[in-house]
Amino acid sequence: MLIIVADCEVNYTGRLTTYLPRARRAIIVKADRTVLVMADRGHQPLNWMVLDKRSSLHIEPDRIVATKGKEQLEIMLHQVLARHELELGAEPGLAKAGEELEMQQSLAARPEAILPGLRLIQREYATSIGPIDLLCRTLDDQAVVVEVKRTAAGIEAVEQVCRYVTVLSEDSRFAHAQPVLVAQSFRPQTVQYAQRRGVLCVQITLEQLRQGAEGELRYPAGPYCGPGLFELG
Amino acid sequence: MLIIVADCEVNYTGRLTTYLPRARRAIIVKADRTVLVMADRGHQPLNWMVLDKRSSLHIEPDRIVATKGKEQLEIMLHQVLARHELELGAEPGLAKAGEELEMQQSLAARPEAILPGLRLIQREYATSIGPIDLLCRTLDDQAVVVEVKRTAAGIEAVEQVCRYVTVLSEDSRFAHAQPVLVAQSFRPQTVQYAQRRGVLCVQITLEQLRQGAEGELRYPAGPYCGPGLFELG
DNA sequence: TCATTAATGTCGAAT
DNA sequence: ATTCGACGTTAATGA
Repeated sequence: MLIIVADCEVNYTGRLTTYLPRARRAIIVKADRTVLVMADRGHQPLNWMVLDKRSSLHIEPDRIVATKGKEQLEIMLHQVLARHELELGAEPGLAKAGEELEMQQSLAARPEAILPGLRLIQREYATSIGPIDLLCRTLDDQAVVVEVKRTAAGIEAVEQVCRYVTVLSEDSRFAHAQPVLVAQSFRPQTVQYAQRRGVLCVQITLEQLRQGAEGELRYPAGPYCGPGLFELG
Repeated sequence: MLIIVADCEVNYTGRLTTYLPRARRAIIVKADRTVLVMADRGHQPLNWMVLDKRSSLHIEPDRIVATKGKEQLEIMLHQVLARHELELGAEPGLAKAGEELEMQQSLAARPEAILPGLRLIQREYATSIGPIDLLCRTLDDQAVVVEVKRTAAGIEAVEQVCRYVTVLSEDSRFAHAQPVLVAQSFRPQTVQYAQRRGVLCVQITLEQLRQGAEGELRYPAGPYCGPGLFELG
């Protein structure tokens, strides 16, 4: 990893065109030739480029130029204030727990946590517009389409699960499926919109799932209102 | 900006739980107290925390702890190999060109690039659910709702433009509007779904727009099937 | 390689 | 404070 602090000017052309006027910034060139231009605030770099094998990187005393296909990042180093090169070695990698996958797997193992008597038909059931998180059936054999969101579910999630219901309606085995949205929390507008569309909202946190608790029905099921009806009140 | 290179171990708990085993990494603490833990590859930090006023940050010789609400980032510094503190000063900011705004403005100036004879009624036409990029009319006075996407348009874009048509239907002047999606490219599923919803997909690149060329109609206009209704088969 | 979806997405603007 | 949509989104996964 090469760390340069410099008074610099940056041009990027590629997916768009940007210009960064002359100022002092930190520039990082990583072992995999990733280049970052960082300001003193925020998460995101001002400019960057992640290079692959076909890309080129030239580091000169007063200039750094990275090229990747039609994209180019040019850093003009007007004055270098510091320069440190160091070896970081291997990265063991980040271990994560609590992602959507964990929720989905936990729910697949205990679908009755979503609705009493619910049983799983298939996880990641493939459709022409993408996989359904959980395809299930109720006690009385009604098909249920479950979309799982780890974080607070938004309106898009409602639309996503409705799309699946519509596509499923082509298959007589799964016609008139009930859409269900499971999330750790819901935005108010999401619940409202789900209500209009007849989408069931079930709130269950990862902790509850781990403890084996059942989800709380946030909104009672109304009739499914068809694929896309959107009436304003 | 404080840059520390250290043999470290990191724990994050909050939106999820992560653990980063002991290894050598670069740690950056910015002027706004943003903390980044960086590996020697890729664009994204391994761990990070962007703090606000209510958050706390403690920097000790062998430990950095950032707390923000229920989130906590703890960096254990087993061995500090380098430590540099420096002033970067003010950031003039990044100037950008070629974003969605440019496409929208170019299309507003030449709506006939979307469809022959199309004329603009209003750009950013306000509705209760957000502004319509371009509200237009055809030669025979049919209202047209245009949603512009700079990048490859996804299924959400289809739904977005359909929502606008539905809301517009309350206004007799713009009832039965034709939804149109303009983008530099379309994902295959998007075209398929747009077809079902009666949404016209028009592909125009920024380069074409700059050159004044007309858009290529990617998908022939079918009848708009109502807000969400679409027929299968 | 391409297409699709999740993400501690981040970020900024408008309500 | 919350919602919403854009982003050079990035990154990972499956076909």
